[in-house]
Amino acid sequence: MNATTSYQAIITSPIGPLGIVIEEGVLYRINFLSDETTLQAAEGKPAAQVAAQLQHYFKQADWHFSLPLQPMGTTFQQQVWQQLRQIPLGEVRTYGEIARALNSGPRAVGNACRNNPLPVVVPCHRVVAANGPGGFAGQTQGRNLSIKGWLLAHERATL
DNA sequence: TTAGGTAGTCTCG
DNA sequence: CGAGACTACCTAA
Repeated sequence: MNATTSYQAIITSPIGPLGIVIEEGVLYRINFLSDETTLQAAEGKPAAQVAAQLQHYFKQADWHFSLPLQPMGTTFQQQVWQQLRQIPLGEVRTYGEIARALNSGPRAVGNACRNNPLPVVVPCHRVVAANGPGGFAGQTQGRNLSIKGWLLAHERATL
C-alpha cells in the first residue's frame, strides 16, 4: 500500500516483487511493489506457506490456492470477490456479467475489483471489459495492466 | 463515437 | 445524514 505497510515477506516473482501481509497465518494483503523496494525481505515462518503456493502458481498456473484468506471489505465487495474466485482457470468474465449475477451494476463491480486486496489469489485479472482489457491494480494502462496480461497469458499457457 | 444510465463508495458540510 | 463527485462499465443511437 504505502511506506507504512509492514510486510512479513517480500517475494520475488516473474511479475516483480510482491509484498505480503500475514497475521496468525491468515493472508490479508498482497501488493505489487516497485522493483527498487525489493531489498529486505523478512521471510518468516507463516510467510513460507504463502510464498510456496505463490511460487507454485507462477511455475504452473494450474494450481488452486488453499490459504486462509481474510480480505477486508464491505459486504458487496465480499460478494464480488466471491464471484471472482468461481471463475475457472483460463476463462474470463466481463464486469457486466459479474454485475448481473449480483443484481448490481458494472461500474460497481469495477470498484470492488479495484479494491481487491489479494490480487493473483483472488483472480481479479480474469475480469475484463466488454470491449477492452479493463484495468488492474488501479490502473487502466501501464505496468499493472501488463501484469494482468501476463497473468492471463500464463494461465492460457497451462491449459 | 458519444451521451446517458447505472451502482457503490468517498468526501465534504 | 445528504448532496455531489468520483470510477478497472455498458448500451443505444
